[in-house]
Amino acid sequence: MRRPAPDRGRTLLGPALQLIHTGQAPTRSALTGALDVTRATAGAVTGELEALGLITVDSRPAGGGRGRPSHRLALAEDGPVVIAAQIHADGVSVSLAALGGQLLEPLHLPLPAATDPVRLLRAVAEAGAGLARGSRRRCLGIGLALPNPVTEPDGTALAALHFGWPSGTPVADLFAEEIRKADLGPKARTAFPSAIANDANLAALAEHRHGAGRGSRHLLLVTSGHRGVGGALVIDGRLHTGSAGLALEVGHLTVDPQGRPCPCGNRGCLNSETDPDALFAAAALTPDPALPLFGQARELARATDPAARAAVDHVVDRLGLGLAGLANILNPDRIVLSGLHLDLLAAAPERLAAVVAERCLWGRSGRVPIVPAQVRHAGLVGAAELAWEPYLVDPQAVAEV
Amino acid sequence: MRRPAPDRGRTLLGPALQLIHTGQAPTRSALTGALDVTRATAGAVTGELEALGLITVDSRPAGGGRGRPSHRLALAEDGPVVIAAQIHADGVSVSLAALGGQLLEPLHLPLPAATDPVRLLRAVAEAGAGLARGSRRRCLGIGLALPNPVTEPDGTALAALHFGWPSGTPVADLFAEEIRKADLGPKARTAFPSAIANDANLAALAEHRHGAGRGSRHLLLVTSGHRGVGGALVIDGRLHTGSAGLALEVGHLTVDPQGRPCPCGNRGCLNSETDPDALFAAAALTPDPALPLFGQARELARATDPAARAAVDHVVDRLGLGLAGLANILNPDRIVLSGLHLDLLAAAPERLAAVVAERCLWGRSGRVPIVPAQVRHAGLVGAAELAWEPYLVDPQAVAEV
DNA sequence: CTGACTTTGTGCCGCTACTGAACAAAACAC
DNA sequence: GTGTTTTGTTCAGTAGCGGCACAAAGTCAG
Repeated sequence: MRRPAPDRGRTLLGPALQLIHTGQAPTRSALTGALDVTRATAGAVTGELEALGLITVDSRPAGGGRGRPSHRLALAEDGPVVIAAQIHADGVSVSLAALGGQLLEPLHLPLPAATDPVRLLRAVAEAGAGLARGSRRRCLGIGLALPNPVTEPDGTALAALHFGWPSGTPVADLFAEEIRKADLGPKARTAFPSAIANDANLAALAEHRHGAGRGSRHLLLVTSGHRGVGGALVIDGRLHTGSAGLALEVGHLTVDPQGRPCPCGNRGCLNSETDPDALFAAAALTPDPALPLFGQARELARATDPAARAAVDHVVDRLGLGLAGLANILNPDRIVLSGLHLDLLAAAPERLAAVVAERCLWGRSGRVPIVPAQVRHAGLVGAAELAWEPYLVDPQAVAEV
Repeated sequence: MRRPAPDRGRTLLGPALQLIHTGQAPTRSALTGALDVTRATAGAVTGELEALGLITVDSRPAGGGRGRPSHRLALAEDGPVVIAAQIHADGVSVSLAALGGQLLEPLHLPLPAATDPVRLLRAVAEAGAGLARGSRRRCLGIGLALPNPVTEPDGTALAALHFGWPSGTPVADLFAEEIRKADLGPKARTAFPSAIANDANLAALAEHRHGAGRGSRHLLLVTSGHRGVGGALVIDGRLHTGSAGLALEVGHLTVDPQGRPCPCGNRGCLNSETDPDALFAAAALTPDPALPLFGQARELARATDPAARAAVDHVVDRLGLGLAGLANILNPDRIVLSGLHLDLLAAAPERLAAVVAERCLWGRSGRVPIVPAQVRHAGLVGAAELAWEPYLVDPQAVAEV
């Protein structure tokens, strides 16, 4: 009994909703087992979630084994939604999102002409508000994924490379203010909560709940995109972002003492050795400056000609050293690769696994499976998770206002 | 209500005992505030802990401010004890330990002639049992610190360099068996629990609860000793040992691309750049093979002649690079240095801080204080914490059998 | 010294979220 | 049809905590 406090409600409500949300409890009896409670409790909990309009209990047979079939638990088709948003180098993505990790209607907008913090955040808020007004479902909050580190708990953004935002911009506060001013329609909560976080962290959360990280207890995600290499760690279902939100800045791990110079001052950082530029450099090619670099690099990683394969092998070896270094420090039980690293994994899975295994201390005990990311629009899905978070902790919050 | 389960007892009992144990709740009213409960609850909890014989409530005035003075909470003078033990390169240490992090009578024994797992563990078990028999206080368990990585949750030891134990030796099981066979005297529990863990991890736990890590939420400990460089991480008061207990193997982080070769195959690993040998190499000296290397290195770190200072600076620079790399990945709010690294910190604190700050990404937001370890016999104190752990989670367990 | 004030400890009641047992319901096996 | 197995529900019972009222033990002002 961890401070139940009369205003808190049933403690099992949150864990139960999370299990249904992540598809781990498709039936009432599965929920009973997963929560390790009596059937009576599971019944009370599902009844309450149904009363909150979050789930539906289907009494039709679920088929299968002996005994009375268990009722299927489904997320309510007309339940509440949240707004998920993401700012990236190419533009802004927004979508409504229901429980279950599904994006209802992902929308991709170009960047507005002015990308100063207030105007860009206003554009995000207004795009999200438009979706909320256009839906007949109740809207409960908004989550925003940003392409830069976000400090905790104050929510300032550091080093927004693409937009020239000053380091320390109080994005959380600015965004909350723009949300407050936006017209969210009659279906929205009066005190409309907003939250921001880093996109790599949110992608890891999305993979853990709905993708390649399901069931993992120590999940490491490493991604390579426009902004360089990013990492994120999910421990026991919760993001580990360090003491100030700045953990898993893995881009400057040394992976090649004789490598290319990095702006950080060192040589051979994971960033400068495994990003799109590094792949082109390894292939002795120059990308077409008229086309997006990232897409060209992904194509190059998938190419089958010997020169491309050799370049992939070269970069994969360095990626492997970086992953082994991280595995020795963090000892994850799974590594999920995303972005360009996903293509590198697809192009040379055995080679990557071999390099990591060779450098992993403690041999078999330290070995870790490396798998490709599965979630489309993981940043957006993660932003939705962020917006859902308060309700996954305490589902009774959906009934307030 | 997180599964109170009638057999579990009061949920606040554990947190309350832990606060008293770590000195964070010297009075009843401090406990009320720290637990964020009503006075009535705090009263019931302290009453129950007193009934269990773990604490005493002193009704004498505590002096100070206005109002009725609060009762002082003290750990019972005749309360139960645990056995703490540690195996290191030089021998075996054992002690009885009460709550509060105090070792009652630390005893250091030389290594027995035969250091195969069973015989060494038997020697530890018998030394501990002797202390238990010699005390009039009830003995509740034993914790053992080992100088090698320990896998979780099965408790096997990997790569016991000094003793040639085969990797994968099931130390937890073997030790439990030796404890079962030892004569613990009439005061011991019938089912006498034993636990093992890695010494660096236990030292970090000790520093967090009773030393330089108090109050830290993300504590990184880095130590350099006979066995090379070790690390440990304590997050929110709990050890983070990764998915298999092998996290924080930080010895092979690259800190000098042009550095000395390391047995791992790379050059310039944190291990080979900041261990005792590295300090002597930087000073262009050779240690006296007749004397213990570690002590000579500590002396060299404290020497004031220019050659020694230059060697210290050289090694400190590399240690700083390693700490910065770890800080960028883990984002701790405090770094505690122990072993030879403590002496390096003492010799050049500003230089170390400057190197770390320079390489820490995100400038001020990422900066982290680096402090020296404070706990004497931290491995033993940590082993005591390990033995106390079940009772700090559920103090009612002391009443069972 | 006296009384007001402040803070702390305690007894009592009630609430809430669970457990456990008994029973009913819905499938399959024969 | 009758057993068997598994699931959902109903109904007490209970442990742990909050809230309140009151008593206790000190300080402070006069």
